[in-house]
Amino acid sequence: MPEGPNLIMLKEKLQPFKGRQVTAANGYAKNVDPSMLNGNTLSDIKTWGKHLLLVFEDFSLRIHMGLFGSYKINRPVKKNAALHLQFGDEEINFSIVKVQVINQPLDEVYDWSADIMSQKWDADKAIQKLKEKPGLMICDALLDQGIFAGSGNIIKVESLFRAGIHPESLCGNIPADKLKELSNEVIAFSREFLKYGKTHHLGDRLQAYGREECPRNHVAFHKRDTGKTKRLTFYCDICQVLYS
DNA sequence: GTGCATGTTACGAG
DNA sequence: ACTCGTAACATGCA
Repeated sequence: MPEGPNLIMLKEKLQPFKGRQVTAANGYAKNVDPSMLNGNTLSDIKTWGKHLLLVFEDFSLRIHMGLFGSYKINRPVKKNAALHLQFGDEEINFSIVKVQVINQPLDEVYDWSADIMSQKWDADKAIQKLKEKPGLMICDALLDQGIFAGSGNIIKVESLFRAGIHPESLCGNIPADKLKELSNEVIAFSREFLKYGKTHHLGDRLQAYGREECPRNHVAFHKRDTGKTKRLTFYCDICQVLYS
């Protein structure tokens, strides 16, 4: 369930739990003793990229869903959850997630301006980071959570297609205005992802990811693992310019 | 039943 | 020390 927009959806679904007290907690997750949560009030819910942040008075919990992670709200789980949180008569269950306790103020831990879903997103800073890594392939940069926190493989594929940039282009060789265009597409598509994802119509909006042919010229998409990250990339080598 | 996936990290080998 | 390949993760889906 993993890209930035999915985390915003999750945050919205968890709003009813805000201000409520944990009445029971358990789970097999490492790095946390769930019993420490007992009696604590969930004061806020934040996200940074793909991190879900449950804020309690004296600490926060970072929850990362990874690729296989899932959650259930007030619905039965098949097996013991990695983290089960009971709030009176309501409950949240997370499966296959990584949990970490954060004892510092979140503002000291997170640079909100790197989060593509944040109001504080700063495109110029991201572009500066790209320029500082001239040898990095842009397909890898779009998965780098330090640069585009919250971007995943779908956002990568779609924003590269929309900006007309070949995934194996090197950051240092892409013109500044194309980098700006790419950054704009990342943000625009992420908003679209959020809007249509809520109603399960994201698939209708995908122009490249999972498609067989380019919607512009009907040539078959290339479909290969690219970059150091070796993640599946759909691209059209007519529409998408290689800056190598 | 099989295979694949919106992610990340840990580990061993070289 | 660094970088690469691989596995792993108590899932969900087509």
